[in-house]
Amino acid sequence: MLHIIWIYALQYKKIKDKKMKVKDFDLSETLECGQCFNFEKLDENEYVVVAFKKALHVKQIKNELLFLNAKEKEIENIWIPYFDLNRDYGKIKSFIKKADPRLEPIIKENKGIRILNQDFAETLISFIISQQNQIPKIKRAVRALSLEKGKEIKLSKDIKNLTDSKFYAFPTLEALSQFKEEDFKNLSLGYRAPYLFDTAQKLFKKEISLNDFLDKKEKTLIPYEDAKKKLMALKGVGEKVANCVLLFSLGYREAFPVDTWIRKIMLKMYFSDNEKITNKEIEAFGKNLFGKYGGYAQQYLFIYAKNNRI
DNA sequence: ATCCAGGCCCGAT
DNA sequence: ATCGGGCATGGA
Repeated sequence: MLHIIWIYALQYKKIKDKKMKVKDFDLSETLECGQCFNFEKLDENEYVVVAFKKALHVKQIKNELLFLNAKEKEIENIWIPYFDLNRDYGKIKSFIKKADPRLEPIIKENKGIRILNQDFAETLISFIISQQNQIPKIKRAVRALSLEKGKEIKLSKDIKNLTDSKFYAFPTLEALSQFKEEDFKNLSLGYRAPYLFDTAQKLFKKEISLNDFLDKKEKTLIPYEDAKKKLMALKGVGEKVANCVLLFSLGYREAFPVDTWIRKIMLKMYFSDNEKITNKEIEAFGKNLFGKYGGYAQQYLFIYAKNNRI
């Protein structure tokens, strides 16, 4: 009982009046760094974020994060974990800088990025869509899937700059399973349609689920390599997509996804632009250099390379 | 017009 | 195990 009161007091202090002091966090940098796709920008550092069946109106003013339409319980149970706000990023950054001091200015440009903890099914589907695709188009596709078969979420109409007061949650597994291959094709998803259909069916039948990655006895995640193999058994999921799902939804922060941008900057920084180096070698190098913090390092490098068109 | 995007599959070595 | 061709679509 005492324990419960103590926990409650801690959290109450942290999120008084649905506001929260934040450090090593920037809302815009975190949302706009290519790890999530279902959100709408309203203003400078003000967004509607759709995740876990909710639409959050959220705004950051300096070091204060304002949850404008969420109940306290949702903030505690959904949004603080979602934004990864219970983690010390100071420690992470100093580890990365020690591994290679050249990362210092790179981290500085996006020092407010946090790695989100997203829904497994949504992340898996989103990153199958992401292959050989562009971020604005991925966002459109995810929004289209949600509009088609997701549950409507109403927002207050008097929110400034809101284009539509209706948002749509990402479809449930059952709703997702109703998409036919043709439906995916009609959403301009091209050759990914059969991959998406296959994975949607497997998700609905629980042939793959979050549960498969939990070691219940140990109350921990199964080993990284085993988890990756499970994901790569799915059609349309290779090394890169698997790593993104591991990193952005399952909590494997050592994952080091290698896409075209990471390839470009890693070749430049560590391989003298030798085009013969394979993505697998780059991944192994990144994992070795940055270890359990590989995913964070990768994300700073990714957005730096993309924004500066390396 | 040609190249490229948060790549992967599949058949040939 | 590794390599190269093919693949849908739309933005730059």
